[in-house]
Amino acid sequence: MPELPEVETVRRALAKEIVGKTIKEICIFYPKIIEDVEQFKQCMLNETIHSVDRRGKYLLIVLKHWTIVSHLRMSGKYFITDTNQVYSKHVHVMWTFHEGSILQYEDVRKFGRFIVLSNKDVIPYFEHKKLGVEPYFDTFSIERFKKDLQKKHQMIKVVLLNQHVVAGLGNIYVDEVLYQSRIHPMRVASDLNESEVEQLHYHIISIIQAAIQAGGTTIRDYSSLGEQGNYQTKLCVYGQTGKACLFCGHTIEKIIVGQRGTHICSHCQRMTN
DNA sequence: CGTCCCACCTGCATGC
DNA sequence: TGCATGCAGGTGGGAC
Repeated sequence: MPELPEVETVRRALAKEIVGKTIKEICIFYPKIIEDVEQFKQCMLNETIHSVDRRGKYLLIVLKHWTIVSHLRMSGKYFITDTNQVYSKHVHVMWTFHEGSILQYEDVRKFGRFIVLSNKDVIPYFEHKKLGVEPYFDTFSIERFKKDLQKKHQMIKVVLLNQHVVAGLGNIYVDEVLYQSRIHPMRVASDLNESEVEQLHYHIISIIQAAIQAGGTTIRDYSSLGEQGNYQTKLCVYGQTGKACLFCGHTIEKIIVGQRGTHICSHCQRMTN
């Protein structure tokens, strides 16, 4: 699933379902995805969900004293059910609330992770990770972005996938942003000119915003909590290999950049001018 | 610090 | 059908 728009969509749905509820029981079927299983159980039992927040692609389930950091990685999903029947054979964690409903965490590939932090350690945790700013107008400064990119002698796609400069972009939205900005993913970040950086900045903010409004992108997917997104119908380049470029009609190609499948129009996105 | 490569897992599409 | 291969919306670690 999850880049920022999908995680944000899950966050909103999860918040509606679980905020104010109190945890009665926790069943863990696959402990490896949890950093400290004992602490995870103890800190949640009989505690009330205060809020569900998000930082980049991380979900934050906030209790009175503790925060559960949940990263969905490639295939993590949440479901709400009204019985304690497991939703699928890939459900690894299940929470029962005193109020009745059940929260289930499913993760086919088992890449997702849970970490418990005391509330005061949440901000330092992300600082230590060097997690970049949220890609919103009021948090993502163009001046700062220009300075950060000048320091990066890496391919721009690699810089945007790495969460240090700006948080939340993944393979889909990076391809979409670079395409709309007419920038080749293998261009070196520090070589981009001022107007190219401005294009990038604008498209990062607007594509992320549009995708959140659409409820995220749903590909090869069942409906995870909150995830009936329809941004997949708005994708212009990701997954469009062999189709015509919307701008010039040239065929969309798939290449490898930084070990990731990458979709481009090689006519609109040039390495050289 | 940047760049590769690999690891973590399972399921699905493709090709023989 | 069976089997091998490659691919998938992510991150973190080790080696050079």
